[in-house]
Amino acid sequence: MLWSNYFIPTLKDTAAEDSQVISNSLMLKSGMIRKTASGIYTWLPLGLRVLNKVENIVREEMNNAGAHEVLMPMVQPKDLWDESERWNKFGPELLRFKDRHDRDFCLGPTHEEVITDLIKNNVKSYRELPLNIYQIQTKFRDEIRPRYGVMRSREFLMKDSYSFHLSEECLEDTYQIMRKAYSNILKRIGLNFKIVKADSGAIGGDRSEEFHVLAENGEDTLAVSDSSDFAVNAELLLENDQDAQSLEGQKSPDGNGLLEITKGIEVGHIFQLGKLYSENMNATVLDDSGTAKNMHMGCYGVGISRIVAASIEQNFDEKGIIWPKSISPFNLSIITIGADKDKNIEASSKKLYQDLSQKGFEVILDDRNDGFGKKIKDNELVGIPLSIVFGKNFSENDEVEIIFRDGKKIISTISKVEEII
RNA sequence: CGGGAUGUAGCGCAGCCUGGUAGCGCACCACACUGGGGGUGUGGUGGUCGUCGGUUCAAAUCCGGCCAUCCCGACCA
Repeated sequence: MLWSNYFIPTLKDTAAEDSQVISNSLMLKSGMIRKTASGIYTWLPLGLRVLNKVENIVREEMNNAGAHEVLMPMVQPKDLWDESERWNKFGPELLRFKDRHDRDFCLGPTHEEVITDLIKNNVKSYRELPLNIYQIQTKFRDEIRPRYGVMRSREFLMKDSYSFHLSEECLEDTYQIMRKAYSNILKRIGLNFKIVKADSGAIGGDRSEEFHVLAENGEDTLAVSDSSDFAVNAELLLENDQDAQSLEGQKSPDGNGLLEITKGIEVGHIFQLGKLYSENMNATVLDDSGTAKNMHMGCYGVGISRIVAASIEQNFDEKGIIWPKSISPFNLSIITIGADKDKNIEASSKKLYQDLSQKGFEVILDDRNDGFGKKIKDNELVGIPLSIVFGKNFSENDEVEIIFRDGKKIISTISKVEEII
Protein backbone atom coordinates (compact mmCIF):
# COMPACT_ATOMS: atom_id res chain seq x y z
CA MET A 1 0.00 0.00 0.00
CA LEU A 2 1.28 3.41 -0.91
CA TRP A 3 0.31 6.08 1.60
CA SER A 4 0.12 8.64 -1.19
CA ASN A 5 -2.65 6.63 -2.86
CA TYR A 6 -4.42 5.56 0.29
CA PHE A 7 -7.34 7.30 1.94
CA ILE A 8 -6.18 8.22 5.45
CA PRO A 9 -7.61 11.62 6.31
CA THR A 10 -5.77 12.30 9.57
CA LEU A 11 -6.73 15.31 11.65
CA LYS A 12 -4.78 17.46 14.05
CA ASP A 13 -7.84 18.37 16.04
CA THR A 14 -11.29 17.10 16.63
CA ALA A 15 -14.22 19.16 17.87
CA ALA A 16 -14.38 19.57 21.62
CA GLU A 17 -17.63 17.66 21.61
CA ASP A 18 -16.04 14.67 19.88
CA SER A 19 -12.97 14.62 22.11
CA GLN A 20 -14.60 13.49 25.33
CA VAL A 21 -13.63 9.87 24.86
CA ILE A 22 -10.08 9.04 23.92
CA SER A 23 -10.87 6.16 21.57
CA ASN A 24 -13.40 8.23 19.64
CA SER A 25 -11.05 11.16 19.38
CA LEU A 26 -8.16 8.97 18.19
CA MET A 27 -10.29 7.02 15.72
CA LEU A 28 -11.44 10.29 14.18
CA LYS A 29 -7.95 11.82 14.18
CA SER A 30 -6.29 8.75 12.71
CA GLY A 31 -8.80 8.60 9.89
CA MET A 32 -10.34 5.27 10.92
CA ILE A 33 -13.92 6.41 11.07
CA ARG A 34 -16.22 9.33 10.35
CA LYS A 35 -19.56 10.01 11.91
CA THR A 36 -22.49 9.82 9.52
CA ALA A 37 -25.20 10.51 12.11
CA SER A 38 -25.48 10.20 15.86
CA GLY A 39 -24.42 6.68 16.76
CA ILE A 40 -23.85 5.78 13.10
CA TYR A 41 -20.37 5.63 11.63
CA THR A 42 -18.59 5.04 8.35
CA TRP A 43 -15.48 2.90 8.60
CA LEU A 44 -12.68 4.23 6.42
CA PRO A 45 -10.02 1.95 4.91
CA LEU A 46 -7.67 2.08 7.88
CA GLY A 47 -10.41 1.45 10.44
CA LEU A 48 -11.88 -1.28 8.31
CA ARG A 49 -8.54 -3.09 8.22
CA VAL A 50 -8.55 -3.23 12.02
CA LEU A 51 -12.21 -4.19 12.15
CA ASN A 52 -11.56 -7.01 9.68
CA LYS A 53 -8.64 -8.29 11.73
CA VAL A 54 -10.73 -8.49 14.86
CA GLU A 55 -13.48 -10.10 12.82
CA ASN A 56 -11.14 -12.74 11.42
CA ILE A 57 -9.71 -13.66 14.80
CA VAL A 58 -13.23 -14.06 16.11
CA ARG A 59 -14.20 -16.12 13.07
CA GLU A 60 -11.21 -18.44 13.43
CA GLU A 61 -11.88 -19.04 17.09
CA MET A 62 -15.55 -19.70 16.41
CA ASN A 63 -14.64 -22.22 13.74
CA ASN A 64 -12.14 -23.82 16.11
CA ALA A 65 -14.90 -24.12 18.68
CA GLY A 66 -17.00 -26.05 16.19
CA ALA A 67 -19.46 -23.30 15.36
CA HIS A 68 -20.81 -22.84 11.83
CA GLU A 69 -21.11 -19.49 10.14
CA VAL A 70 -24.33 -18.25 8.56
CA LEU A 71 -25.65 -14.83 7.60
CA MET A 72 -29.11 -13.91 8.76
CA PRO A 73 -31.15 -10.97 7.51
CA MET A 74 -30.86 -7.58 9.11
CA VAL A 75 -34.51 -6.89 8.38
CA GLN A 76 -36.84 -9.11 10.36
CA PRO A 77 -40.62 -9.62 10.16
CA LYS A 78 -42.87 -8.78 13.07
CA ASP A 79 -44.47 -12.27 13.15
CA LEU A 80 -41.30 -13.84 14.54
CA TRP A 81 -41.16 -11.22 17.26
CA ASP A 82 -44.80 -11.85 18.07
CA GLU A 83 -44.00 -15.53 18.55
CA SER A 84 -41.34 -14.77 21.11
CA GLU A 85 -43.59 -12.08 22.57
CA ARG A 86 -40.80 -9.56 22.27
CA TRP A 87 -42.46 -7.21 19.74
CA ASN A 88 -44.26 -5.58 22.63
CA LYS A 89 -41.62 -6.13 25.29
CA PHE A 90 -38.62 -4.74 23.51
CA GLY A 91 -39.50 -1.05 23.59
CA PRO A 92 -38.37 1.80 21.37
CA GLU A 93 -34.84 0.43 21.15
CA LEU A 94 -36.28 -1.84 18.45
CA LEU A 95 -36.37 0.22 15.29
CA ARG A 96 -39.61 -0.63 13.53
CA PHE A 97 -40.95 0.26 10.13
CA LYS A 98 -43.41 -0.86 7.49
CA ASP A 99 -42.79 -2.03 3.97
CA ARG A 100 -44.79 -0.86 0.94
CA HIS A 101 -47.46 -3.45 1.68
CA ASP A 102 -47.90 -2.04 5.16
CA ARG A 103 -46.33 -5.09 6.78
CA ASP A 104 -44.34 -4.59 9.99
CA PHE A 105 -40.61 -5.15 10.18
CA CYS A 106 -37.74 -4.23 12.43
CA LEU A 107 -34.00 -3.87 12.10
CA GLY A 108 -32.41 -6.75 13.94
CA PRO A 109 -30.95 -5.80 17.33
CA THR A 110 -30.29 -9.52 17.94
CA HIS A 111 -31.29 -12.74 16.21
CA GLU A 112 -32.81 -15.24 18.65
CA GLU A 113 -36.09 -15.19 16.78
CA VAL A 114 -34.65 -15.75 13.33
CA ILE A 115 -32.27 -18.51 14.38
CA THR A 116 -34.85 -20.32 16.50
CA ASP A 117 -37.27 -20.24 13.62
CA LEU A 118 -34.59 -21.53 11.27
CA ILE A 119 -33.54 -24.39 13.49
CA LYS A 120 -37.02 -25.49 14.43
CA ASN A 121 -37.97 -25.71 10.76
CA ASN A 122 -34.89 -27.65 9.76
CA VAL A 123 -33.86 -29.80 12.71
CA LYS A 124 -36.20 -32.57 13.78
CA SER A 125 -34.07 -35.11 15.61
CA TYR A 126 -31.88 -35.07 18.69
CA ARG A 127 -29.30 -36.85 16.50
CA GLU A 128 -28.66 -33.55 14.71
CA LEU A 129 -27.78 -31.82 17.97
CA PRO A 130 -25.89 -30.10 19.38
CA LEU A 131 -25.63 -27.26 16.89
CA ASN A 132 -23.70 -24.06 17.29
CA ILE A 133 -24.43 -21.42 14.67
CA TYR A 134 -22.94 -17.96 14.43
CA GLN A 135 -22.90 -14.92 12.23
CA ILE A 136 -20.94 -11.70 12.01
CA GLN A 137 -23.28 -8.94 11.12
CA THR A 138 -24.39 -5.38 11.60
CA LYS A 139 -26.89 -4.91 14.37
CA PHE A 140 -29.10 -1.93 15.00
CA ARG A 141 -30.33 -0.79 18.38
CA ASP A 142 -31.99 2.57 18.64
CA GLU A 143 -30.19 3.60 21.83
CA ILE A 144 -31.82 6.36 23.85
CA ARG A 145 -28.54 8.16 23.88
CA PRO A 146 -25.72 6.86 21.72
CA ARG A 147 -22.35 7.93 23.08
CA TYR A 148 -18.63 7.37 23.18
CA GLY A 149 -18.28 6.90 19.42
CA VAL A 150 -18.39 3.29 18.23
CA MET A 151 -18.35 2.05 21.84
CA ARG A 152 -22.04 2.66 22.22
CA SER A 153 -23.30 3.26 18.75
CA ARG A 154 -26.69 2.46 17.37
CA GLU A 155 -25.30 0.53 14.44
CA PHE A 156 -22.47 -1.85 15.29
CA LEU A 157 -20.77 -5.01 14.17
CA MET A 158 -21.37 -8.04 16.31
CA LYS A 159 -20.62 -11.73 16.27
CA ASP A 160 -23.59 -13.60 17.67
CA SER A 161 -23.82 -17.34 18.17
CA TYR A 162 -26.70 -19.55 19.19
CA SER A 163 -26.41 -23.12 20.35
CA PHE A 164 -29.10 -25.80 20.51
CA HIS A 165 -29.16 -28.87 22.72
CA LEU A 166 -31.32 -31.69 23.89
CA SER A 167 -30.06 -31.52 27.45
CA GLU A 168 -28.94 -28.95 29.93
CA GLU A 169 -25.64 -30.84 30.39
CA CYS A 170 -24.91 -30.55 26.70
CA LEU A 171 -25.65 -26.83 26.84
CA GLU A 172 -23.24 -26.50 29.74
CA ASP A 173 -20.53 -28.25 27.69
CA THR A 174 -20.93 -25.87 24.78
CA TYR A 175 -21.14 -22.91 27.14
CA GLN A 176 -17.74 -23.87 28.53
CA ILE A 177 -16.32 -24.31 25.04
CA MET A 178 -17.54 -20.85 24.10
CA ARG A 179 -16.22 -19.41 27.33
CA LYS A 180 -12.81 -20.78 26.42
CA ALA A 181 -13.12 -19.53 22.83
CA TYR A 182 -13.90 -16.02 24.08
CA SER A 183 -10.86 -16.08 26.33
CA ASN A 184 -8.78 -17.23 23.38
CA ILE A 185 -10.06 -14.36 21.26
CA LEU A 186 -9.12 -11.71 23.78
CA LYS A 187 -5.77 -13.34 24.56
CA ARG A 188 -4.93 -13.59 20.88
CA ILE A 189 -5.76 -9.96 20.34
CA GLY A 190 -3.63 -9.19 23.37
CA LEU A 191 -6.09 -7.41 25.63
CA ASN A 192 -6.19 -7.42 29.41
CA PHE A 193 -9.63 -8.68 30.40
CA LYS A 194 -11.79 -10.15 33.14
CA ILE A 195 -14.66 -12.60 33.04
CA VAL A 196 -17.40 -11.47 35.40
CA LYS A 197 -20.72 -12.81 36.60
CA ALA A 198 -23.50 -10.74 35.14
CA ASP A 199 -27.13 -9.91 35.16
CA SER A 200 -28.71 -11.60 32.16
CA GLY A 201 -30.94 -8.58 31.55
CA ALA A 202 -33.58 -8.28 28.87
CA ILE A 203 -32.37 -11.23 26.79
CA GLY A 204 -33.45 -13.44 29.64
CA GLY A 205 -32.21 -16.83 30.71
CA ASP A 206 -30.52 -18.62 33.50
CA ARG A 207 -26.84 -17.92 33.62
CA SER A 208 -24.53 -15.41 32.07
CA GLU A 209 -21.04 -14.03 32.19
CA GLU A 210 -19.54 -10.91 30.67
CA PHE A 211 -16.10 -10.40 29.19
CA HIS A 212 -14.68 -7.02 30.09
CA VAL A 213 -11.67 -5.30 28.66
CA LEU A 214 -10.14 -3.39 31.55
CA ALA A 215 -9.80 0.32 30.90
CA GLU A 216 -10.12 3.45 32.99
CA ASN A 217 -12.80 4.85 30.73
CA GLY A 218 -14.95 1.73 30.99
CA GLU A 219 -18.66 2.19 31.39
CA ASP A 220 -19.05 -0.72 33.77
CA THR A 221 -17.81 -1.05 37.30
CA LEU A 222 -16.41 -4.42 38.29
CA ALA A 223 -15.73 -5.88 41.70
CA VAL A 224 -12.74 -8.19 41.54
CA SER A 225 -11.17 -10.27 44.30
CA ASP A 226 -7.52 -9.44 44.91
CA SER A 227 -6.67 -13.08 45.59
CA SER A 228 -8.95 -15.32 43.53
CA ASP A 229 -10.69 -15.45 40.14
CA PHE A 230 -13.84 -14.03 41.63
CA ALA A 231 -15.16 -11.12 39.60
CA VAL A 232 -18.63 -9.68 39.27
CA ASN A 233 -20.36 -6.74 37.69
CA ALA A 234 -20.60 -4.41 40.69
CA GLU A 235 -24.28 -3.78 39.98
CA LEU A 236 -25.05 -7.22 41.30
CA LEU A 237 -23.56 -6.48 44.72
CA LEU A 238 -25.11 -3.06 45.21
CA GLU A 239 -28.09 -2.49 47.42
CA ASN A 240 -30.36 0.53 47.20
CA ASP A 241 -28.37 3.71 46.63
CA GLN A 242 -25.02 2.18 47.50
CA ASP A 243 -22.02 3.52 45.66
CA ALA A 244 -19.78 1.02 43.85
CA GLN A 245 -16.72 2.57 45.44
CA SER A 246 -18.02 1.54 48.86
CA LEU A 247 -17.37 -2.10 47.91
CA GLU A 248 -13.64 -1.43 47.70
CA GLY A 249 -11.80 -3.29 50.43
CA GLN A 250 -14.81 -5.36 51.50
CA LYS A 251 -14.49 -9.09 51.86
CA SER A 252 -14.97 -10.94 48.61
CA PRO A 253 -18.27 -12.89 48.55
CA ASP A 254 -16.37 -16.07 47.63
CA GLY A 255 -14.45 -15.80 50.87
CA ASN A 256 -11.10 -15.22 49.20
CA GLY A 257 -9.42 -11.89 49.80
CA LEU A 258 -10.77 -8.39 49.44
CA LEU A 259 -12.66 -6.68 46.64
CA GLU A 260 -11.03 -4.23 44.31
CA ILE A 261 -13.09 -1.89 42.15
CA THR A 262 -12.07 -1.49 38.53
CA LYS A 263 -13.59 -0.24 35.28
CA GLY A 264 -14.32 -2.41 32.29
CA ILE A 265 -15.74 -2.29 28.80
CA GLU A 266 -18.11 -5.13 28.08
CA VAL A 267 -17.02 -6.72 24.81
CA GLY A 268 -18.55 -10.15 25.19
CA HIS A 269 -21.51 -11.76 26.88
CA ILE A 270 -22.41 -15.42 27.06
CA PHE A 271 -25.79 -16.72 28.19
CA GLN A 272 -27.45 -19.98 28.95
CA LEU A 273 -30.94 -19.20 27.74
CA GLY A 274 -32.47 -22.51 28.69
CA LYS A 275 -35.84 -23.20 27.05
CA LEU A 276 -37.14 -19.63 27.06
CA TYR A 277 -37.25 -19.17 23.30
CA SER A 278 -37.78 -22.80 22.35
CA GLU A 279 -40.92 -22.83 24.46
CA ASN A 280 -42.27 -19.51 23.25
CA MET A 281 -41.57 -20.40 19.65
CA ASN A 282 -42.31 -24.09 20.00
CA ALA A 283 -38.92 -25.33 18.85
CA THR A 284 -38.68 -29.06 19.51
CA VAL A 285 -36.79 -32.15 18.44
CA LEU A 286 -37.70 -35.78 18.97
CA ASP A 287 -35.59 -37.53 21.60
CA ASP A 288 -34.55 -41.20 21.52
CA SER A 289 -37.98 -42.27 22.72
CA GLY A 290 -39.73 -40.32 19.98
CA THR A 291 -40.98 -37.62 22.33
CA ALA A 292 -40.94 -33.96 21.27
CA LYS A 293 -38.65 -31.94 23.56
CA ASN A 294 -38.00 -28.22 23.67
CA MET A 295 -34.39 -27.52 22.92
CA HIS A 296 -32.03 -25.91 25.41
CA MET A 297 -30.37 -22.85 23.97
CA GLY A 298 -27.32 -20.73 24.58
CA CYS A 299 -26.38 -17.43 23.02
CA TYR A 300 -23.01 -15.76 22.84
CA GLY A 301 -22.19 -12.25 21.66
CA VAL A 302 -19.01 -10.37 20.88
CA GLY A 303 -18.98 -6.68 20.00
CA ILE A 304 -16.49 -6.60 17.13
CA SER A 305 -16.57 -2.85 16.60
CA ARG A 306 -16.56 -2.31 20.33
CA ILE A 307 -13.38 -4.37 20.69
CA VAL A 308 -11.62 -1.98 18.32
CA ALA A 309 -12.49 0.98 20.54
CA ALA A 310 -11.79 -0.97 23.73
CA SER A 311 -8.32 -1.86 22.49
CA ILE A 312 -7.59 1.84 22.05
CA GLU A 313 -9.00 2.70 25.47
CA GLN A 314 -6.56 0.19 26.93
CA ASN A 315 -3.55 1.05 24.74
CA PHE A 316 -2.72 4.63 23.81
CA ASP A 317 -0.33 7.42 24.72
CA GLU A 318 -0.03 11.14 24.08
CA LYS A 319 1.12 10.43 20.52
CA GLY A 320 -1.84 8.32 19.54
CA ILE A 321 -2.99 4.75 19.20
CA ILE A 322 -0.83 1.76 20.17
CA TRP A 323 -2.09 -1.36 18.39
CA PRO A 324 -1.46 -4.85 19.61
CA LYS A 325 0.39 -6.57 16.76
CA SER A 326 -2.54 -8.91 16.18
CA ILE A 327 -4.89 -6.17 14.97
CA SER A 328 -2.60 -3.42 13.77
CA PRO A 329 -3.78 -2.18 10.36
CA PHE A 330 -0.24 -2.65 9.05
CA ASN A 331 2.70 -4.64 10.42
CA LEU A 332 5.06 -1.83 9.61
CA SER A 333 5.58 1.27 7.56
CA ILE A 334 8.47 2.43 5.44
CA ILE A 335 9.06 6.18 5.58
CA THR A 336 11.05 8.02 2.95
CA ILE A 337 12.50 11.48 3.40
CA GLY A 338 13.67 13.40 0.38
CA ALA A 339 13.00 10.57 -2.08
CA ASP A 340 12.52 12.99 -4.93
CA LYS A 341 16.05 14.28 -4.40
CA ASP A 342 17.79 10.98 -3.86
CA LYS A 343 16.66 8.40 -6.38
CA ASN A 344 18.48 5.73 -4.44
CA ILE A 345 16.11 6.28 -1.53
CA GLU A 346 13.15 6.00 -3.83
CA ALA A 347 14.40 2.82 -5.51
CA SER A 348 15.68 1.09 -2.37
CA SER A 349 12.63 1.84 -0.26
CA LYS A 350 10.39 0.59 -3.01
CA LYS A 351 12.41 -2.60 -3.35
CA LEU A 352 12.27 -3.27 0.41
CA TYR A 353 8.55 -2.57 0.32
CA GLN A 354 8.08 -5.10 -2.45
CA ASP A 355 10.32 -7.71 -0.84
CA LEU A 356 8.61 -7.50 2.53
CA SER A 357 5.16 -7.46 0.97
CA GLN A 358 6.02 -10.55 -1.00
CA LYS A 359 7.09 -12.28 2.19
CA GLY A 360 3.68 -11.67 3.66
CA PHE A 361 4.24 -8.54 5.71
CA GLU A 362 1.52 -5.93 5.56
CA VAL A 363 3.49 -2.85 4.70
CA ILE A 364 2.49 0.72 3.99
CA LEU A 365 5.07 2.78 2.14
CA ASP A 366 4.82 6.38 3.29
CA ASP A 367 5.97 7.90 0.03
CA ARG A 368 4.27 11.25 0.54
CA ASN A 369 6.29 14.24 -0.39
CA ASP A 370 6.44 15.58 3.16
CA GLY A 371 9.05 16.10 5.84
CA PHE A 372 10.03 13.67 8.55
CA GLY A 373 8.01 15.40 11.26
CA LYS A 374 4.68 15.16 9.58
CA LYS A 375 5.20 11.58 8.52
CA ILE A 376 6.38 10.18 11.84
CA LYS A 377 3.57 12.01 13.65
CA ASP A 378 1.00 10.41 11.39
CA ASN A 379 2.59 6.99 11.75
CA GLU A 380 2.55 7.32 15.53
CA LEU A 381 -1.01 8.60 15.59
CA VAL A 382 -2.19 5.70 13.47
CA GLY A 383 -0.35 3.32 15.80
CA ILE A 384 1.78 1.35 13.38
CA PRO A 385 4.14 -0.83 15.51
CA LEU A 386 7.33 0.13 13.70
CA SER A 387 8.61 2.35 10.92
CA ILE A 388 11.69 1.92 8.76
CA VAL A 389 13.12 5.29 7.82
CA PHE A 390 15.05 5.96 4.61
CA GLY A 391 16.66 9.37 4.90
CA LYS A 392 19.94 11.17 5.24
CA ASN A 393 21.51 8.18 6.95
CA PHE A 394 20.71 6.07 3.94
CA SER A 395 22.09 8.54 1.43
CA GLU A 396 25.35 8.82 3.34
CA ASN A 397 25.91 5.45 5.01
CA ASP A 398 23.41 3.03 3.48
CA GLU A 399 21.76 2.80 6.88
CA VAL A 400 18.09 2.83 7.73
CA GLU A 401 16.59 3.60 11.09
CA ILE A 402 13.93 1.44 12.66
CA ILE A 403 11.67 3.39 14.99
CA PHE A 404 9.34 1.41 17.21
CA ARG A 405 6.04 2.79 18.40
CA ASP A 406 7.37 2.97 21.97
CA GLY A 407 10.13 5.31 20.82
CA LYS A 408 13.04 2.84 20.70
CA LYS A 409 15.32 3.29 17.69
CA ILE A 410 17.73 0.94 16.00
CA ILE A 411 20.15 1.77 13.21
CA SER A 412 20.39 -1.03 10.68
CA THR A 413 21.15 -1.93 7.13
CA ILE A 414 18.56 -3.18 4.68
CA SER A 415 19.93 -6.70 4.76
CA LYS A 416 19.43 -6.96 8.52
CA VAL A 417 15.97 -5.41 8.61
CA GLU A 418 14.07 -8.61 8.21
CA GLU A 419 15.57 -10.32 11.22
CA ILE A 420 14.89 -7.31 13.41
CA ILE A 421 11.22 -6.94 12.58
C1' C B 1 -37.47 12.24 28.05
C1' G B 2 -35.23 15.67 32.39
C1' G B 3 -30.72 18.81 33.15
C1' G B 4 -26.39 21.34 30.69
C1' A B 5 -23.94 23.04 26.24
C1' U B 6 -22.77 23.80 21.09
C1' G B 7 -23.95 24.99 15.72
C1' U B 8 -19.67 30.83 11.72
C1' A B 9 -14.76 28.07 5.18
C1' G B 10 -12.87 21.00 4.58
C1' C B 11 -11.06 20.85 10.17
C1' G B 12 -10.29 23.67 14.87
C1' C B 13 -11.92 28.34 16.66
C1' A B 14 -12.71 33.97 17.49
C1' G B 15 -16.46 37.64 16.48
C1' C B 16 -22.25 37.91 19.50
C1' C B 17 -22.33 40.99 25.63
C1' U B 18 -22.39 46.78 23.17
C1' G B 19 -26.47 45.38 15.64
C1' G B 20 -23.24 48.77 10.79
C1' U B 21 -19.51 45.42 4.09
C1' A B 22 -17.29 37.92 8.00
C1' G B 23 -12.07 37.05 10.63
C1' C B 24 -7.75 33.83 12.61
C1' G B 25 -4.97 29.13 12.58
C1' C B 26 -4.58 24.64 10.02
C1' A B 27 -5.78 22.25 5.56
C1' C B 28 -6.27 22.94 0.18
C1' C B 29 -4.29 25.04 -5.01
C1' A B 30 0.23 27.34 -7.77
C1' C B 31 5.42 28.38 -7.72
C1' A B 32 10.08 28.41 -5.29
C1' C B 33 13.02 26.95 -1.32
C1' U B 34 13.41 23.04 2.48
C1' G B 35 13.83 17.75 3.65
C1' G B 36 15.34 13.54 10.67
C1' G B 37 10.09 15.72 14.83
C1' G B 38 3.69 18.67 12.00
C1' G B 39 9.59 23.66 7.86
C1' U B 40 9.70 28.79 5.02
C1' G B 41 8.18 32.50 1.56
C1' U B 42 5.01 34.71 -2.21
C1' G B 43 0.35 34.50 -4.50
C1' G B 44 -4.52 32.17 -4.46
C1' U B 45 -9.41 29.10 -3.76
C1' G B 46 -13.17 28.58 -0.36
C1' G B 47 -18.76 31.03 3.98
C1' U B 48 -26.93 32.22 1.72
C1' C B 49 -22.90 32.54 9.87
C1' G B 50 -27.80 25.12 11.35
C1' U B 51 -32.94 26.44 9.89
C1' C B 52 -37.60 29.18 9.87
C1' G B 53 -39.79 33.44 11.53
C1' G B 54 -39.83 38.23 14.39
C1' U B 55 -37.71 43.17 15.90
C1' U B 56 -34.86 47.01 13.16
C1' C B 57 -33.13 51.72 8.20
C1' A B 58 -29.71 47.57 9.07
C1' A B 59 -29.09 40.92 12.25
C1' A B 60 -23.61 36.08 12.67
C1' U B 61 -24.85 39.57 16.71
C1' C B 62 -31.28 40.92 19.87
C1' C B 63 -36.14 37.76 20.47
C1' G B 64 -39.02 33.15 19.46
C1' G B 65 -39.96 28.29 17.20
C1' C B 66 -37.71 24.10 15.02
C1' C B 67 -33.57 20.84 13.68
C1' A B 68 -28.83 18.64 14.49
C1' U B 69 -24.74 17.27 17.60
C1' C B 70 -22.24 16.50 22.35
C1' C B 71 -22.07 15.89 27.88
C1' C B 72 -24.70 14.24 32.73
C1' G B 73 -29.06 11.20 34.17
C1' A B 74 -32.82 7.29 33.45
C1' C B 75 -31.93 2.88 29.88
C1' C B 76 -28.74 -0.60 27.59
C1' A B 77 -25.06 -6.35 24.30
